[in-house]
Amino acid sequence: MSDKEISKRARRGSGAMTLRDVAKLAGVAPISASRAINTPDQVSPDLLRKVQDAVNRTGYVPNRMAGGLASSRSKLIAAVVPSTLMSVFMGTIESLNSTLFDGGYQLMLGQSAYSASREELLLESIIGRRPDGIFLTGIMHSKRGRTRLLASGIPVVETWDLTPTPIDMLIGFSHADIGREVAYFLMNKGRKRFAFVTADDERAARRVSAFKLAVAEKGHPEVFVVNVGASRSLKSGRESLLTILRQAPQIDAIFCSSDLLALGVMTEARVQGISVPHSIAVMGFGDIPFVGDMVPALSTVRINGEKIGRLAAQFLIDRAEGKIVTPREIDVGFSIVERDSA
Amino acid sequence: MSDKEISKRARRGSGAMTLRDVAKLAGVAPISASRAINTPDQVSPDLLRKVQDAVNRTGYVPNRMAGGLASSRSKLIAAVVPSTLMSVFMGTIESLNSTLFDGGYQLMLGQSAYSASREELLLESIIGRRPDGIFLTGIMHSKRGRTRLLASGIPVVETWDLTPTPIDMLIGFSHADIGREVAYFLMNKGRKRFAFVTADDERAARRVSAFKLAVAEKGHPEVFVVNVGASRSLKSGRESLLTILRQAPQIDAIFCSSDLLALGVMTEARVQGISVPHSIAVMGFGDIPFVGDMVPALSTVRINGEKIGRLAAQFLIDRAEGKIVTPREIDVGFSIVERDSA
DNA sequence: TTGAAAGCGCTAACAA
DNA sequence: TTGTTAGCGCTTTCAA
Repeated sequence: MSDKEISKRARRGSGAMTLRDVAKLAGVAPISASRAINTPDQVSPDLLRKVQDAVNRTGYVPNRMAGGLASSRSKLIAAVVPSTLMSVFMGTIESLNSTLFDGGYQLMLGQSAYSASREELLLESIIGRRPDGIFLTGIMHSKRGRTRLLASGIPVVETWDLTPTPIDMLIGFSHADIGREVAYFLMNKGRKRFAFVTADDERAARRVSAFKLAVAEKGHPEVFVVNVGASRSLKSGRESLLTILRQAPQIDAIFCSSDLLALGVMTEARVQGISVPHSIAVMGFGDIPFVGDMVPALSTVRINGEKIGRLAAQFLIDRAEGKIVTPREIDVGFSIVERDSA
Repeated sequence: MSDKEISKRARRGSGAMTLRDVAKLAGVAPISASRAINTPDQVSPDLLRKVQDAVNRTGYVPNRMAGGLASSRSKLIAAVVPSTLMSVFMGTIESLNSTLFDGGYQLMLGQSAYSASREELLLESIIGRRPDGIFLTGIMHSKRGRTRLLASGIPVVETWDLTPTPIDMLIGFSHADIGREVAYFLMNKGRKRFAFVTADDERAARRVSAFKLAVAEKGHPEVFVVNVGASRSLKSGRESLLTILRQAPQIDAIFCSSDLLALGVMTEARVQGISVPHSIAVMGFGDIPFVGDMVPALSTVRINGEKIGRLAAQFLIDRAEGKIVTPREIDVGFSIVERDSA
């Protein structure tokens, strides 16, 4: 052991290679090694070679915590989803993560659907990491949450919805428009007596309201609403159809708040010998990958979730790099996918 | 502006509140504020109150990058999944994330399924964050990858599989056992002519091998294998049944490498007027939440993915806290769920 | 129980 | 183009 080492007090760190080690080995200053690694076209070929050499020989991997601390740029983006089990959002997370990764960013994932108290903690733990951006599934409604996010100064993008008062950036679509357009779509097919099967979900509730309104405006009977609570399962869809048959047997079209519920309705219809779409038309929401290949193929509402993820990543990266993002609000719209079930 | 501020050079930092600000406001030393926040039972009630007060008044959120750098403990766990779209794994990620969060850890999520070159980069970017642990979906087969992980010294847990040579910790089950047991199960039902519909997947391939072997040992005809490549869609399942009917019409049982493929097979069977399970028995793999409520209800292999996630989180946390983890390998097994389709 | 000093490993700012 | 210096915001170590 050299006396330089001995004269120092015991090292605290993790024992991993540091930039200093690399620099020493290359015979250059640490900052030069840093530049060779991070901005290679700002150094001479000679220096670059020496440093690359030292990196290869040591297996050095830069410590991004230290880099982030020094530069105030963490290269981390946080995303909040209600739950990773809700597959509608996973296409968005997939493209978000993928776009971020190509831009040199990493994704931290938080789940909010457990409880309001945990959402509060989640936000705190996210802000504590000083991410360069925050992706939110949905709109942040809680006043405290909005205040905290605003106070943190971290760029935020809210998604999967529209609001006149976004915290910062916004990429979504109008749930009210969907409710209305689906109502028109079904009424144009000659349907007159409607049911709506919905999970407890604030965005779905807005689709319901607009759907009811459009139906009422045309003078049709009131929409029969079945609320399945928190359960978004296929089974709830099956049970809902039974409820409908029992309490409102004259229904001729059912709009569901998710594809899975719609699949449940169709499954039970088959069991009960009810023809879809002849006797009852069924519409889903989400267009999860396989519903178009079922029999009958499910008619549904498609959201371009992949696009939401990609655009959100781009927004966040641009902001992190100090660019001015414009526009700051994008309506990605939706499309009604007409297949066999309606 | 006070002259204290003027005398300093321009601040570099992010401008957010720091521990120093809080300490100054509370009239204590920074380290005391730190202790009040992190280990409140090591300080006097008086100090605690003063600091809590200052925190509330400033909205201070500790900077975990700085904390992590100083303590060499990031409180970050990285997880690698092939893709967030593969819903079998999402239950595991859900419970992993949830357990980690309750332990004060955060999850970074990386997707590996894009390309080998990206997997290399992914690993590098993960190690650069100095996570306290790494969760891997599957076994790390690449020699380079294993070496890097080992060299990093970061605790690793490999999952969803077994291997005699894990990098570190291991939580999984035997794919060969599944192939064999499902073969026995179907043969016990009197089935004799088998097909296997499989996606390109190294773990599925091991189920196929064991399945073939068990069938051959009983003297039944060779298993007819349909490989659908990278496509795990329901549609591929439908096409596979058509292939089977064309090329091996005498088949009376089909084991699929995923529930979605099995659903496709069942869908096409219905279209073709083939009775399941009477003419053909169908088995899936994964037991994704809704397949038990379809008609016919899908018989399948269930993996307790939630348990894998929970145990993995516990392993990783224990190791991060310096505890000795024992055992370091867990076989969570599997169960054959007998429903209507087989 | 509290505090002073010294870093963790890196980069911004400035200088040569 | 390269280097020196001084932190980033926190925690460890050591001392009172």
